[in-house]
Amino acid sequence: MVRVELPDGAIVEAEETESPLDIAGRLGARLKAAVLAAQIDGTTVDAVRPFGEVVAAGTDRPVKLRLLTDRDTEALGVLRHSAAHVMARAVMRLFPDVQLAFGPTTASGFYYDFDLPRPIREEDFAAIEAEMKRIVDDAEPFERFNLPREEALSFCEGLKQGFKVEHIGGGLKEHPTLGFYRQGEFVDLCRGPHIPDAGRIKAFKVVSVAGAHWKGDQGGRPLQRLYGTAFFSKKDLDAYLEQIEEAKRRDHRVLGKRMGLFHIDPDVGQGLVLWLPKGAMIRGTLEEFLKKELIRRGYEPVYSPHIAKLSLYETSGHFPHYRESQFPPMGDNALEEPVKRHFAYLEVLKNWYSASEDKDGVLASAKNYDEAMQKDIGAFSAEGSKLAEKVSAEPSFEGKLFVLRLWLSEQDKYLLKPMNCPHHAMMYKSRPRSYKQLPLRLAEFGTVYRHEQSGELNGMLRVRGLTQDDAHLFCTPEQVEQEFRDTLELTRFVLESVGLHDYRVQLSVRDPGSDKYVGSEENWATAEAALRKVLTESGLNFVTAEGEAAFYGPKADFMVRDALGREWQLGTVQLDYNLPERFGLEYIGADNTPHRPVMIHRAPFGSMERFVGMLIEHFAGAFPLWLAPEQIRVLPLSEKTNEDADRITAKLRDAGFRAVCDKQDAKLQAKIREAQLDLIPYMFVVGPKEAAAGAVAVRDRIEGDLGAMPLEAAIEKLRAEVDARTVRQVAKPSTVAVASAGEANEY
RNA sequence: GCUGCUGUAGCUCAGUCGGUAGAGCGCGUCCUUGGUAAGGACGAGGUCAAGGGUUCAAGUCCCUUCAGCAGCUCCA
Repeated sequence: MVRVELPDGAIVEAEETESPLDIAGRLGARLKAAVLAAQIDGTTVDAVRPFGEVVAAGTDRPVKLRLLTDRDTEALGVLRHSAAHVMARAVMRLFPDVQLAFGPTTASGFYYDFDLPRPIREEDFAAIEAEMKRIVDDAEPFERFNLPREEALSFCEGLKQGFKVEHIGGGLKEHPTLGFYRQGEFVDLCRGPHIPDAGRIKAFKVVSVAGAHWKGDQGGRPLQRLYGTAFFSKKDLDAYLEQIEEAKRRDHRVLGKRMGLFHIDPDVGQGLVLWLPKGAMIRGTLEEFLKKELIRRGYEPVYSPHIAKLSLYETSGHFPHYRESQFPPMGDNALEEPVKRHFAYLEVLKNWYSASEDKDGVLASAKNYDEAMQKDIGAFSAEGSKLAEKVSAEPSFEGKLFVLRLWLSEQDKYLLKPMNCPHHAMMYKSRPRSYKQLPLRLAEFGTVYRHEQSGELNGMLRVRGLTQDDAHLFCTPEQVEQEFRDTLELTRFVLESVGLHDYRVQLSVRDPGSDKYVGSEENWATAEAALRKVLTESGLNFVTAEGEAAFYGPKADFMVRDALGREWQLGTVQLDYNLPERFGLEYIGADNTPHRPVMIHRAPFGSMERFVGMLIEHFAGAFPLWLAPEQIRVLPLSEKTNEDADRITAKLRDAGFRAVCDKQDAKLQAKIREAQLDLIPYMFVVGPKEAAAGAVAVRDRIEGDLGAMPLEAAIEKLRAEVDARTVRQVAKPSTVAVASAGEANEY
């Protein structure tokens, strides 16, 4: 007997052989039909799993039971995982020689990785879905059984499922017994849980196919990953598909092109953004806004060049560490190779000469050496022949070495800057610093270049030249807490100013077991405590991620949710104990001895490219007045009022507005339609009546015709809206985001 | 970078079996001079991503390159 406590507190008794589904049956036939899975003491299990298999023998306290139906998001994950099995079964029926890899659930559905001889194409989806429908209609149950590992191994070998065999021997080698699920002819190694039978899947769809690798390893066997999704109802599925359509309509690449915001041209380079006038206006407005705010908060704007000597980034550690994702250094001279070789050889000769008794013999060798060098360096290029001549002209080894060393020292290589911090560190270092001058806050919209893998590039969201709204705060360890607090406050202010209110913070701290971190134990402890304290005090929603800290310090990332419910990682605040060390930064403390400052990197927008890209999608292109590249379109009723409209446009520009006069030969309706489609916040119609009265007929993009008002009144109205940075409307998606599923089922 | 898919006018797309390139929107000119989401007529616009191959003949079939998309892997 097992005692089972229901959510309402009632206790019922069940046999060990009975299952949650049996309990549901006792409570009512409708409930039984609705049950998809169960939770016993918080663990999600098959609804048909007997209590005896789940509850430890001899348990006499009542176990808590929740019956999961389509009202519980946990059940959605179970449903989807079962749908993944159904899809795999369908694929195995349709394609011979399918090898199954993993088939877990994801936030919005599921996938299954297959190894099969021919590629699955989108044209195949209909057939796969039809086969899935047959399986669902048959409504066969999912039956669980366990096998001891040896039997499980031979069982999978019998099924010719090599990946499963490998997985049992690898990732699951600690498991003494292994779970399987059978559904008709289909059997899969799986820990479950599953829904009672396939008939419970009311809505599903094969979504896309893509490449993947066994165990996510680039070198691993290539697989085909078939994505699908499943929902409790057709309605939920349709809502989900509609949301995907909405996201497509909002795609910043589409809107950016249509609205003339930016352009990326293969002749310029992949991932290099051309900011067209309208996009540049949005970015410029944001930059101006932020810069003003920064100055108010004691930051000092600086500028630094786009390139610097390679050695700067060798000092900072960026070049050696991220070499693969940087543009190659400039000024690579192929002559360097032979010069270095000869330099090393000459040093040997020199040492030999000074140590040797037979000085003449060494000198004889040196003669041969000159010949060899002429062949090697002299014949290399015009530059090489000049250099070789100079080297030959030097009689002593010291002299030759000097000439080569001088040449080598002149071979400066330069790198497009991958980070702004080394430049700012050098600014810090440009003069002695006292604790009295700290914190020093250097701010720059600094463009950095990173050679991201071609497959990663994505419109403005992932680019190869990006402009960080960067700043570096150099402060004493005691000041870290206050600086972090101020930075949080600033980031908050900035996000709220563009109408982003839904965000959370991820605090990334050390993995206490790892030794990959730089900086003293004490510094880390203080820093993490300070960050956590400030975050707690701030009342912000934050989670701590252990082991996610950078090797040089803890960080706090801002995760922002947009109008479609998608989460974006934007701003970041990072503490750094490493760079001050590497650059030997110091300040003189009150005790008149040198100390090492702490550096804080922070970027509330992240990068201008990514931030503006996100904003385009968030607003669906309909920017609030203060950000709109074109704020007002002045519409003369006919050519007769063109001049009046011009005058009004000029006045609006004088008043600081971005206004354009539409003098096309078209009817008012057509001009209005065009302005509406261009998402212009306000239209000022100027006809003979308005011209005579010094007025404009204001049309609001959102509200429509507001009637005529004196130009001054209209200006005041709009100015108030700009000054308050009012966000009047965030284009809402037509549907609400559908709940995401729970944990992934990995096998 | 890897796997798969795609590339036709400024944009969105059609183009059958390999046989001289099409539409809508946009653009230009003219007519029209208008009151809150499309007035009309005419016209210009193409090395079918680039290069190579097969063929009497290639937008169409094959190969290579480039670019884009989706996913994987990466992200200071």
